[in-house]
Amino acid sequence: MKNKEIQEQRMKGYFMQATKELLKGEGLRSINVRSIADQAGYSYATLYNYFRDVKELVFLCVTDFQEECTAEIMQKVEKTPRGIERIRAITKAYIGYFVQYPSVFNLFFIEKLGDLGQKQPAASLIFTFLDRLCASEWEYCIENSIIDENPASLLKQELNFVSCGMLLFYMNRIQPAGYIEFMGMVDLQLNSILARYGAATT
Amino acid sequence: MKNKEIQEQRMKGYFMQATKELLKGEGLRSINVRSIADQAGYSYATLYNYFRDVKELVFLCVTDFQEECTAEIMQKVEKTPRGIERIRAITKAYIGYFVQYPSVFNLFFIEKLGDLGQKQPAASLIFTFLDRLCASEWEYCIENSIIDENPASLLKQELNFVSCGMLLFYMNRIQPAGYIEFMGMVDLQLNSILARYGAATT
DNA sequence: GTAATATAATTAACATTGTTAATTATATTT
DNA sequence: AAATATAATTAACAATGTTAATTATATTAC
Repeated sequence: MKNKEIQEQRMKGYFMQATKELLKGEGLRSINVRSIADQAGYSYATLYNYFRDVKELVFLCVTDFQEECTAEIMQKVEKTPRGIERIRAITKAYIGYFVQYPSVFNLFFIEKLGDLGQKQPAASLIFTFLDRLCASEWEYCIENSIIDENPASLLKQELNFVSCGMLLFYMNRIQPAGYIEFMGMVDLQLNSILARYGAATT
Repeated sequence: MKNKEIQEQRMKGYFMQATKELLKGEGLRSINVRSIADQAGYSYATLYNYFRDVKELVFLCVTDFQEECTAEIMQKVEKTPRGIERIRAITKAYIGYFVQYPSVFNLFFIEKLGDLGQKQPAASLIFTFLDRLCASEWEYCIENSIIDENPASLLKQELNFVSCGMLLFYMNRIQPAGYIEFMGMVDLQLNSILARYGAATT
């Protein structure tokens, strides 16, 4: 009975595709069980044959978006010199991705994941995302004695928190007001945090 | 016609009191127009005679909570030596307040304020809250040449973002898992950020 | 190949919440 | 005390998530 599984995966894929399209297009507030089903070309009740509820469906998109985001970032920074400077570039691109797709930011960081859910995997996937993006660069830095392991792990966290904090204020509170100011502030913060380990201050 | 105004304020007060009680008790997800009205001892439709919608009501609680939070923090840090060390203590107490009242955190940082709202005042009230809490201490530091004005303003922002980022992960993603670990991490981060300006590393 | 049965998909229905309209109760004014 | 204005309540509607009942489709047995 392999067919059944294939078909089930296909159906799930249709709904997930629809959800992702809506998220990136109309945004998170356009998402509801009827609009997703519409987009997928099915009735809203059909969705419940494949997902426990709408939250499960939406959170299955997280890994998809992470892959897409990873690809976009890696392609963007491939020419940046390795080490601290590339960490800076990755972090900036990471922030840039979420600015580009605000509803992905909401999905990752704001939306409560299932209150009764065994969704810890998703949580930790999100928490460690930036770390994973930068992992090989941190290794590189430690191997080349650019930074010690101990301050590095603090710094990792700090970048994670600062990035997320800046995004939160910008997205949710429109603070600072415009994109240019925001990215300027991002530069200042990243420079200030990474400067003492020798990132160029472009 | 002063009476009318007094009565109107009183009615608003009842609904706000009810909202705050629910928020601090059952949490933000127990809040809806019917439960608020119940708690206030009125019908749900009465609410609309005093507030445009439920969002307006909820966001009027922001300033109330800020006052309460300010009082709690100031009382807590009054014995801490002035300067960087007190900034650290204030920031830690600020974080502590939100851990104590998660739904106030949600209200301040997560909840979308009126999408069509002229609610910028509320947004900037939130954005600048930590700055205002620390304002006199930053002044003290600058006057006593503990830190220059320029790095100080970067550091202010950084504290704001890091605090908010840590809270976001802890509240929304339960990361790190427990209160003890979380507060330990808070200490590490604050120390690392403030250390170079002479905060004691308790 | 067709009848019986299992599976999937759809429509109907219900619950919750925010909001507005219609109605009733209360207060104010003449 | 009657007429009117104001405030409060109930009724009603719309949007959304979810489940139950029904219909359509596919699979299997003969």
